[in-house]
This record gives sequence, C-alpha cells and structure tokens, in this order.
Amino acid sequence: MTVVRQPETPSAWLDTVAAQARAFDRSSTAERVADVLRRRITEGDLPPGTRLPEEQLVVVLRVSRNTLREAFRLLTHEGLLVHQLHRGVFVPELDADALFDLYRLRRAVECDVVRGLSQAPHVGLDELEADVQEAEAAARRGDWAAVGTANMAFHRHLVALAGSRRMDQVTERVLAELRLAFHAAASPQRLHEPYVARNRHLLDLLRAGEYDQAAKELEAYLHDSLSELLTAVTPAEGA
Amino acid sequence: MTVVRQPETPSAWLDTVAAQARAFDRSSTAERVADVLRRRITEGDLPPGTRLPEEQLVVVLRVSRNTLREAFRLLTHEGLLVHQLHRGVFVPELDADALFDLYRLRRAVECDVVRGLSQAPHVGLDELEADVQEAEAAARRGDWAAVGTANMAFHRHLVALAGSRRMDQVTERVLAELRLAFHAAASPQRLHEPYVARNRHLLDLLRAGEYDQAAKELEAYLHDSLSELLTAVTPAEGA
DNA sequence: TGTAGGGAGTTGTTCAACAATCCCGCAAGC
DNA sequence: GCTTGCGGGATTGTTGAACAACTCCCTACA
Repeated sequence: MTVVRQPETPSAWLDTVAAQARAFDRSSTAERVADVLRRRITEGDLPPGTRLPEEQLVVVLRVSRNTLREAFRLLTHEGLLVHQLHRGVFVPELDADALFDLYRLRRAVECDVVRGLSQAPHVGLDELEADVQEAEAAARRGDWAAVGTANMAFHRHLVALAGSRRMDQVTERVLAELRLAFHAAASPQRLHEPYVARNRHLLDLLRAGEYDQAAKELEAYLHDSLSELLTAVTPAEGA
Repeated sequence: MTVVRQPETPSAWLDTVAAQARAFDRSSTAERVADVLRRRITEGDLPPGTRLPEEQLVVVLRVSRNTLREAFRLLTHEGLLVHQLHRGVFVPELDADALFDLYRLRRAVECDVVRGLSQAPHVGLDELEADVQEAEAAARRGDWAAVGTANMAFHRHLVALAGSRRMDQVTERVLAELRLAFHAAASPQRLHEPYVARNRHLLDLLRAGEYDQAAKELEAYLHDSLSELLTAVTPAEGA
C-alpha cells in the first residue's frame, strides 16, 4: 500500500525510495497534532506564558486526551512547551538567562562546525547561498519576518554541513526556542536586518576557505545578535 | 508508605512538606517507571537491539499502558530508547557513524566549555577532584566499570562548570548514549584505564588556568577515546 | 490583615475496548 | 526455486470514560 516494489531492478535507489516512504509513514496522530500546535507557537499566535488547556484542545483538535498529551511531550522535547506537574503545559517565557544559555550552546556548536570544515574540504554551499539570497530579497521588500526565517535557515544549513545528525537536532531545538524570543522583540528590523550582510560575508569567507576567520566572525556575530536580542526583549532593565 | 503523617498537628506547613516529599519521591509515576528501565538499560541488562514489549512490562511494572508509554517517551528523549511506529521501542544499536556523531558533539561542547573558562575565572573544581580520586581508587581495585562511571561524572561536572542548563542536558544525553556503547566493548580496562591519568592531567591544567592548553589536550583525549571505542566495538572492520 | 477551609476546575492515572499495522507462515503461480 | 499474495496472530495506536490527586481561587473567620 505504501511502497511499490520493482523486483526486476533491485538497485540502490530502491533504498532511498523505501526510506522516503518510511519517512512519509511517520504520521501518527500525535505528530500531526504536534504539527498544528508547533505552527501556532512558532508563528507567534500563542504568546509566551500561555497555558494550553487539555480539555479545550481535545474538543478543537478532535483527539483523545492521551494523544494530545503525547503531542505535548513531543513539543516539550523540542523546547516549544514547558510542563509543570499538575498545572499543565505552557508556552515558555525566555528570560535573559535563557537567551544567554541558548547563545552559549549555539556558539559552541556553530563555531565548531565552521572550524571543522577545514577537515572536510568540499562541501556544498548552495543551500547557504540560496538562504542568503532569500534573506536579501526579503530585506529589499521589507519583510523582516521572512528575513528572520531565512537567516535561521542559513544557520540550520550551516550546521548541516557537518553532517552530524545530533548537531542538527540540537540546532533545531535551539532555533525553535530562539524563534519564541524573536516574537517578543519590538523591532524585527533591528533584530534581523544587520545579519543579512553578515551572513553574506560569512559565506564569502567559507567559499575562500578562511574557516578560522569565519569562526571568529561568527563568534562576534552571535555576540552582537545576543546583545541586540537582550535589549529588544527586556523592556527596561536598568539599575 | 511514602510519607509519614502527623495527624495530631495538622498545621499548614505540614501539607506543603508532604507535597514536597511526594514530589520529591518522584514527581510522576511515569518517571518512576522510567527510572527502573533506565537503570536496567544503563547497567547493560538489556543488550542493544532488544525490544521492550508493552504488555509484558505493564504486568511486571504494575502500571497502565499509557503511563508506560509516557516512560518510553522520557527515555526516548534521553536517547536510551528508539521508537519505531507500530513496531515498538528498542534499545538503540550504535554503529560507527553514531559514535563518530556523539564524539563530534561531545568535542564541540566540552572544548567550548574549557575554552570559555578563561571568561569565568573562579570556578569550583572540587567535584572534578573528587571524580578523579574516585576513578583512581576504582582503578587501584580493578573495578573498571566504576572507573568508567567516575570518568563520565568527571566530564559531566566539567561541562557543569559552564553553568549552562542546556549544555548540561546535551551532555547528559550524549553520555547516556555513550554508556550503551561501553557495554558492547570487549575490554573495559583498555577503554577506561588510560583516561584516569589524563583526567588528572586535565584537572591540573585547569587549576593552572591553562585553558587553551587544556582544550587542546581534551581534544586529543576525545580523539583517542573514540578510536579506542571504535576498535573495541567493531569486531573486525578491515577492508 | 492574614489565614484556614472548601469547592470548582484541571491534570494524573487507570482501565477496557477497538482499529491499524506488522510479522510470520503458507499456499499458489511463474 | 523463487517470488507473490493472502490470511491469522500478535503488538501497537487511539479512543473514551472514570476516578484520584492536585492547584487555584474564593470565602469565612479570628
């Protein structure tokens, strides 16, 4: 039902087809529910601190409580929800400490990937190029949300260059949490615009094989990005 | 059974104490179940590839299927189980790629932590000292499993120096998966013994504030550890 | 003002049942 | 002989209801 088999040519591409079919299969009800909620959260429809009551969602989503709770687990695993015993699940509120923490982990992973590229010479930078172009186009038309999305894709693809499944997972989680903070920011333009050019610069350095230089630039990049995000999120945290 | 009650003095704080005791006891049933399974897995009782059937475990553990499945989720989140749709949960089998991947992420995090110590001058190294001493003692009595445990604690505490909750989580997961591979190794001694002295050396460097030097040493350390683990796990993977 | 008590509402857990899927073996066909 | 197609049994996925345990808020009382 799911896979058409071609017995006369048992070549390698069958494996890839099978893998894709299996990935397609991966649509349990809980994951579909999680998809819906994930979109709502990452789009910013649910502001941080919002509680997600089980009973109401059960009615709206047409699933049983157990399945909904399974979806909650998935999203909690992704950092998009936090669970409090006997109180329910909430959209997390990221304070300055959390942002610090996220950028700390982010820096460790991304910079390590960039530095490590010297060991794996020829990697495809096409996706990064596409992301930068996408960001530049979005910036020209003033769509700062799209700029932010493209920038995040840039970093996701950057980490993907390492070919490490677990690093990809960590990055996915970090960026998902970060997106929560982006929504809380006042000015999306200030938050995203400067990094279009810097991503372009970073990509140039990678093309030139200047990996150590790129890592340094990336570190400064992330430092500035965190500073900007902190001032954008905290309303007025003077003495 | 779990909480001692004092009926003659029913004051308010007693209730909160009781609540805390209960919460302490283990917040939820699912977590208690997860604890039991986690121990069985990390002790090596369940060899990689083992399937954990729901019905049998429900009977043995005296919990409902839903609660058991919740425990499965927790352990899957920790990397101690893998889930396959409509097939069940299994103890993961780590191949060479997975080990490579784990060490890649591990190197990125741990080395970043060590390098970052130059920014946070005075950190407590007492726990690291205790771990090293523990490992040394275990090595003297030939308890290589205990050496491995102490070594892992050393690295966990090393990362903890950064004070980053998310880095701690990542490390926890990486080490948990790694422990699975350790069980598959033939000679625990070869796997753990050399790193007792190297941990001691690393600690000395940290005490001296030679953080860059320590990071370099740690990188070589992890490289050697991975090599050893690969030869220990793969039976005979020559050309 | 502050605090104990109670009740409503929500979450945690269990149970039983059914639907969907996988696995294994067996027979039919080339 | 090999593959294909088809059950049948076993296991997982999902549901709905029920009860227990807990949180939160409101009220009464000192």
